[in-house]
Amino acid sequence: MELEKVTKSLAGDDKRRYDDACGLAHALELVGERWAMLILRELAYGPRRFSGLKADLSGISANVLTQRLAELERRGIVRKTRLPPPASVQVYEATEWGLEIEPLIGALGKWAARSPNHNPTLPMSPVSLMMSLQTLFSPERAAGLEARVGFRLGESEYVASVGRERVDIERTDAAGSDVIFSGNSNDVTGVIHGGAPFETITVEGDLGLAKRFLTLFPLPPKAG
Amino acid sequence: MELEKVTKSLAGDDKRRYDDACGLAHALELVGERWAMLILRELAYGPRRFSGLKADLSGISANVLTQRLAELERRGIVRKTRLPPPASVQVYEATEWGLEIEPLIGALGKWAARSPNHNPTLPMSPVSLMMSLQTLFSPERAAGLEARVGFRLGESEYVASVGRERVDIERTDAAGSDVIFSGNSNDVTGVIHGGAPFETITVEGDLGLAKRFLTLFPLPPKAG
DNA sequence: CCGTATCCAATAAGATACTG
DNA sequence: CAGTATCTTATTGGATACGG
Repeated sequence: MELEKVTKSLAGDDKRRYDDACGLAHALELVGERWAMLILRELAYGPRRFSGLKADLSGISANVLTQRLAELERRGIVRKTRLPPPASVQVYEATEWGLEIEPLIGALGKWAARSPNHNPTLPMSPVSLMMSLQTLFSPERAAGLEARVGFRLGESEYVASVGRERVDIERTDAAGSDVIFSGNSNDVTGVIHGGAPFETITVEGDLGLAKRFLTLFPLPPKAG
Repeated sequence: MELEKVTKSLAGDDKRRYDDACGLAHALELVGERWAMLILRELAYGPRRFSGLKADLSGISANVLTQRLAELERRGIVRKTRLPPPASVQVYEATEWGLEIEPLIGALGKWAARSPNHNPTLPMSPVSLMMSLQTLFSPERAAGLEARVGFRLGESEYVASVGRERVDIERTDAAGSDVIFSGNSNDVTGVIHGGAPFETITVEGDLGLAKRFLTLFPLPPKAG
């Protein structure tokens, strides 16, 4: 049984292979399985705990998450580490190489947002929202603006630093930002991308900046 | 039975969905199935026939190819058309929107080529080879060079135009290029990326240029 | 909290043969 | 050439229950 399982797992890696030297084919062997890229997305801004991943990947089951993390680790894309004391909890983080796929993931998301079938009203994880700020950012619309915009999304806090040509995201205390959006990530997404009124969430600080901020992330034009 | 099939196909689209507004999740619903991105890769430089796709996607079976093409068509990524007379054969081509995923596909391939497990000795389709020229191109190494390099790879011919900052690929008659590489795509790949000697294929034209050309596509450094 | 172990159902993929 | 039709296999994913 032990042996059989090993054989099966090897088969899983071998038989389902694309026999193709093309880098893309290899990419799909590395991160092409269901959930794999979404897990990597969740690791974009730093290490995450198992339960956090499970919570933000709506619909994944524990065993699938375990399996994907193990595969990604075996392939050198994810690393299992322990946070320094006093936290000392076990976390997963992307390796340096693994981190390099994040811009591509973001670009894929931007591409797909042009689909006529894209439904932006579905739930959105905090990381998805932060990533959307980076991929949809319009430098032209932000001309001359520099600001720190904070987010309190459930357990996690982020700061988006708007600069001349890009937005940098840090997972860190939002206090001290020029303006802070607070609420669950779905509601905040509604305000940022869906045009929902501020009253649906909490907005503290420079409200003028908040209003301007919302204009910086135009949705790409629909295809077709 | 008819009805059952419809129900099943809807289930395939619905149940396997990621419930996630994130663009990436939608991208994976659009092109995340096995073979889908590889099919799009094959459409990068123009329309292709069913049999050509099947031949270059080593290992795909006819029914899977049929199904993928139908899905991609339904999603607005691929279009089924007929070549103008006198050819008048039926072909598949990427839509304008579908074409925009090509650079992302190329970047994914380049990322994956850094994997310690990447095996560059496997077979490589003509399109893969052409795409690798674009993704691995080093503008620094090509400083001052402008040239047209032709390829005759089995049935298909391509011309790579090396410019200041990029390589453009066209699927067109190779005649008139400054140098022409001919052979099956695996052998030519061996020469271009594997350091195999010219004798394994046919090289006609400016041999000095051919030698220089080989230096323009450094493999990215391995991760880990 | 962080998983592992087991089981079941759905389905996708592959092989093969066949048709307009 | 361009696919369908059919059948078999095995992988995947999801649910549940359990252990450190």
